[in-house]
Amino acid sequence: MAMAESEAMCPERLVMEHVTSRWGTLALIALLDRPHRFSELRREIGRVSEKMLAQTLRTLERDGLVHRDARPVIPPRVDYSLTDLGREAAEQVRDLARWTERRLAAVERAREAYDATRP
Amino acid sequence: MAMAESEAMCPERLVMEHVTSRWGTLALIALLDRPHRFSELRREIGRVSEKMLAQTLRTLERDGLVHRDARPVIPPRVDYSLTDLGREAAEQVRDLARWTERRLAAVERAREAYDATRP
DNA sequence: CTGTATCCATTTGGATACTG
DNA sequence: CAGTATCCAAATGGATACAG
Repeated sequence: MAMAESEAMCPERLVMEHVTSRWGTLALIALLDRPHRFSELRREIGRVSEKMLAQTLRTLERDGLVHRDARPVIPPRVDYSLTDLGREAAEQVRDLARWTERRLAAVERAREAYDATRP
Repeated sequence: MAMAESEAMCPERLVMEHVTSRWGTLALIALLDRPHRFSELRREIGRVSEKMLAQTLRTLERDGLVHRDARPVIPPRVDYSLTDLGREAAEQVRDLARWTERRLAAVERAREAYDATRP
């Protein structure tokens, strides 16, 4: 996630970066399918550290895109789901992901052509 | 741009990251309007270093999303424009950007509510 | 199980100087 | 003008250990 947030950045660009961040996109797409527990998301996304997933989910929750439901049981159980706002964002992200899937072959051809003309 | 590309990453996730990268999104949206010269893009995007803009444009060109037209004149003149493939991607990115614009107020309310319940 | 804290490697990205 | 090269600071992000 481009989570720098340091300083003077246009606020809407910030939302955009949360939504389009590496783990943000994958979390939103996974949650579009159904709610997930923390560990389910980790498995489904694959190769994401606990730290980054927690950080990503907190940011998305703060932006009002993800709802966090922590149940006071032992062992702890936390379910994540999309809010209405989050669903709108997730659908667009999923569409973009589907586009890259559809056009992947064309991109790979372009890369080969590009590389062929260079050292 | 999450331009790491280091290693074993699913190739379609890679395309996605180029398209959704910080400078990638802004370049695509600017080019959707009309072709731009390098320095025009720099001004329009704002606060992007020459290095990052050049890197971003090269990546998008390699992926077949951006067309680079370098004219052999002095002083050098290079025009960047979208390919058909790039236009498809750019339109989706622009839609997502418009969404964040429309929903910015809702996100900011969510943030305030979130922050209000915390130290 | 769901996190947080710490440490550390890698990556990003800006500033500057320079070239064709 | 349109970059490339270099250097360096800052941010990202993984591994590990630990806590509630």
